[in-house]
Amino acid sequence: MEHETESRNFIEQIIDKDISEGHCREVHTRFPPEPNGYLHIGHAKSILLNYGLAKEYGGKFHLRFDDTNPTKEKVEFVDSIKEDVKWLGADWEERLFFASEYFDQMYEAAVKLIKKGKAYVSDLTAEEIREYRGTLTDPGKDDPSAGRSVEENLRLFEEMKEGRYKDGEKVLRARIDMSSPNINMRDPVIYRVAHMEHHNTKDKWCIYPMYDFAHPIEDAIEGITHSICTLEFEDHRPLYDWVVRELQYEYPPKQIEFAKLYLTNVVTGKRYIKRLVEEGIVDGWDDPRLVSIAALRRRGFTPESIQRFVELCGISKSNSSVDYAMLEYCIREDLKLKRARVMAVLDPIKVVIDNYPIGQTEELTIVNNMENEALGSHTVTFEREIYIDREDFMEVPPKKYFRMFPGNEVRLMQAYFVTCNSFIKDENGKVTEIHCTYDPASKGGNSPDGRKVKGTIHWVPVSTAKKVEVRLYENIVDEELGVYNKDGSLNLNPNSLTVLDNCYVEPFAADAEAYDSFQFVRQGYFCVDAKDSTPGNPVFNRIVSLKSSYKLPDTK
RNA sequence: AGGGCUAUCGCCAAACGGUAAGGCAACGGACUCUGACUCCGUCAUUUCAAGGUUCGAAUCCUUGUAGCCCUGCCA
Repeated sequence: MEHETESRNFIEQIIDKDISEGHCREVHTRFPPEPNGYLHIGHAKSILLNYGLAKEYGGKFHLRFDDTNPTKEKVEFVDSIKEDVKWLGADWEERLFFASEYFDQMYEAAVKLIKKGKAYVSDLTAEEIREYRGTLTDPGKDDPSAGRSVEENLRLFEEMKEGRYKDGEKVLRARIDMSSPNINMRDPVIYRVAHMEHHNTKDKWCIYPMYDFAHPIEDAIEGITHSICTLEFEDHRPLYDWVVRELQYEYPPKQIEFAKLYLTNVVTGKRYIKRLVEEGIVDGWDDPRLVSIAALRRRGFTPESIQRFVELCGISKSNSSVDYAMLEYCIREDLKLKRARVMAVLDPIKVVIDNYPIGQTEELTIVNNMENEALGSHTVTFEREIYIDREDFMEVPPKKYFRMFPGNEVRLMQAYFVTCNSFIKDENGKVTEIHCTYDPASKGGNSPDGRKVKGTIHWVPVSTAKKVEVRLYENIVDEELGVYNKDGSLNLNPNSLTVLDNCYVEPFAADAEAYDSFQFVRQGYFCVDAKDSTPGNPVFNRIVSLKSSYKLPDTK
């Protein structure tokens, strides 16, 4: 498992420096989701980065729900987030926190700022605050309430807390600099009134702290040393530092920003996924066409494959979009030696083995994974009639086609050598049946005379193969067909799901145990849809494209 | 336009003044009981551009250019 990456990413370099210069003694990190949606592959990067850093430096990793805005949060999401973080392998042990547990301390912190003259209660409406804030190019104007005395501010803030004001009637603002070129520093609102039940603190509070004020406090309380977040918070860092400084924490946490993970051709972004789910475009947060953690899990991705993916993507500050092929590579790589592989036929043609006695059957031993015999074997019944894939037969083979065609001998995987003698076509010219003879001496897939065949193909017995539905998923969005246009209108790729309903797999694949794992079918990987599959009616999801690299020669 | 950030192969990404790592993808070829896997080979005389400093620059300096983020009582 060693990777020859000796270089350290920029965050590790910052931490190394902090340690060597004595700015911190230990390294503690956190993953701070707001419980307002499901986690997706982008969050996995943050989770694994934070967890990995804590582990690497012998510190602690915290899972903290940033639940400072009751209008958007639901318990449903805290449960799913916990499940996903745990599944990814980031163990917070007993360190599960909620920002709402610190509301008392945040309130005291706000009082402290007021006493220092660094915060004041404002009477301005939201619109007025916006007007007073100025624009990107013009400085803001002082809030008319800015001149209030400490005593008055203290009284007003307490009244806010007591519920004497309606939502939006008053806010607490930090007194910083209304003419700062950084808009976040123009006396940001740090507490607002919201008469609403909080999922955790119920109706104890009717005022709630804003992110910019709450987050540094949460970090400081928990002893987080490095507060890692995404690039869009860079402009907030001066405010983060201001809060930490004004509150005089002994060991101030430090914010470090890194670039989010984007994948090519998929919808990331909670907002969009949320909309797809709400509008019923997909069948839930775990719809396999999405890249939510739940969807990836349902498709059969392993935690290891995602860990590896995140590791391969690297950490930097430049916005980038990782090729989806990299994710596919990681799951192929991880499962290659880990899972049983089964035979499947997606588009069947019946093959009759003329010299195999009618009524005879035999049990053939099939090795589950020929690259890893430790995975054992199973048996499949061999009989006179089998199915092979339409793609594995050609009436007139082009050059270098090694699979079945009239007169050619091929191997039925782990079974027998067969030679095609003839075939039957229907009135449309479609091949409906192929006739072969088999070589009884080649049982198991090798001929005692050392004869070689170039092609090896999948097969399933007609009488015992399980019929399955195979769903071919495409990512729900692609380059030309963005799900949502700039104006917000919907533009869905209608072909994002193709159902193949006449597919067969060997009976082994229908065992419940096998369903939990990936099936390596032909050149692609399949896995069952753990949600929809029921015994007897299994559903397979394709997770990567079939890599059928045989191409017809150019006819020039 | 004011501020912040970023620009290195089709896609990620190292390199921290000493002469452009690695991975994915792609393309050759070998091997093969899955046209998979594996294996071997090819793939940036050049780092957004133009100048400058240096024996030496992706790295330092100038001046441009492009992209992303910021005007929520969201996080």
